[in-house]
Amino acid sequence: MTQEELYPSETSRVTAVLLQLARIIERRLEEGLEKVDLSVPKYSAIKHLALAGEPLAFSDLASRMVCVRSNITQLMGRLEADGLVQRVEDPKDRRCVRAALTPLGKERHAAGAERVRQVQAEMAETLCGLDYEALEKALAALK
Amino acid sequence: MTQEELYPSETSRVTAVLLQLARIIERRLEEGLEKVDLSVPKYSAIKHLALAGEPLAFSDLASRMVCVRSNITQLMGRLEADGLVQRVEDPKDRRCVRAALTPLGKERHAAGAERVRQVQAEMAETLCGLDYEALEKALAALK
DNA sequence: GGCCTACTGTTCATATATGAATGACCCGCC
DNA sequence: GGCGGGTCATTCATATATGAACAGTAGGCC
Repeated sequence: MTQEELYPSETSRVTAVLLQLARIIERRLEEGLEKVDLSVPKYSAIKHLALAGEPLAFSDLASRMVCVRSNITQLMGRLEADGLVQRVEDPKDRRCVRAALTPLGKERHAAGAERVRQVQAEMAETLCGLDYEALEKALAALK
Repeated sequence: MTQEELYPSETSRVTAVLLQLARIIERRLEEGLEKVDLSVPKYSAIKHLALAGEPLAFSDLASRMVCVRSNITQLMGRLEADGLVQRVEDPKDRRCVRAALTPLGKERHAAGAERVRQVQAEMAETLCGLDYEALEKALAALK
């Protein structure tokens, strides 16, 4: 998405505000994670691996991250280059490649999680002014 | 950004809902514009050109689209290949390249604008349930 | 046992985004 | 009149995303 105001229409300035708000939140998260040398996609991947507590098949990871498999192939290449993740063969299914967190990967995940917490804490005061129920209702209606 | 739930923290489920909401809105817009062979960035660019009513320097367009100049160089290449935009030299400043809408580009912009209107109309009922003032306040606070 | 279908990860082409480096150019100041 | 600093678009490397095409493998069914 582009970052500017796309929709000047009277009835849907809400749309514009929502998009801008999301963009700013993403930016904050990016900035926070940048401090521990993580991008949002990288953090997301190692977060899923940490939560799962075991190596995950790329396909599985793609489902959890709601993206396409070829995306994971690339991302894993970068994470492996960073030393955060290691490819592991699956003896039971030789089509499968699993992603395993390295010790460094686990550390980095913890560091990233801490940063995310900080960013959220910084925004909490502002965002708690919003009507969570209404937002969730809108989300459900559009989904 | 990745598409899944990144932030399970209690206090900031709001964050997650906002990001998901924005993602869905973006998706709707993409789908609408796809029907007239436009992506969101392409539509954004020709929208700015149409609004300006005159050819714009790439640098100017980059400012308006809140992105980097090299991005515009690429985007303009694609838009030129689509026949929607034409590069125009600026006799007064020979560093400058201006982007001019072709007649096809103007048509396409109108078609895209109509699609955006439709998408917004479809979402209007749902989104009008949100507190616009509160959202804007939050936006201002975070910006 | 062999076939067909379905699934795996990879590769490729493409679109979008950033930022650094480059060469061309403008302008104010001396 | 030229020089230096700032601005212009482009190019390159990189990161992220998609989807089509591919080869290898699993597994059910005859």
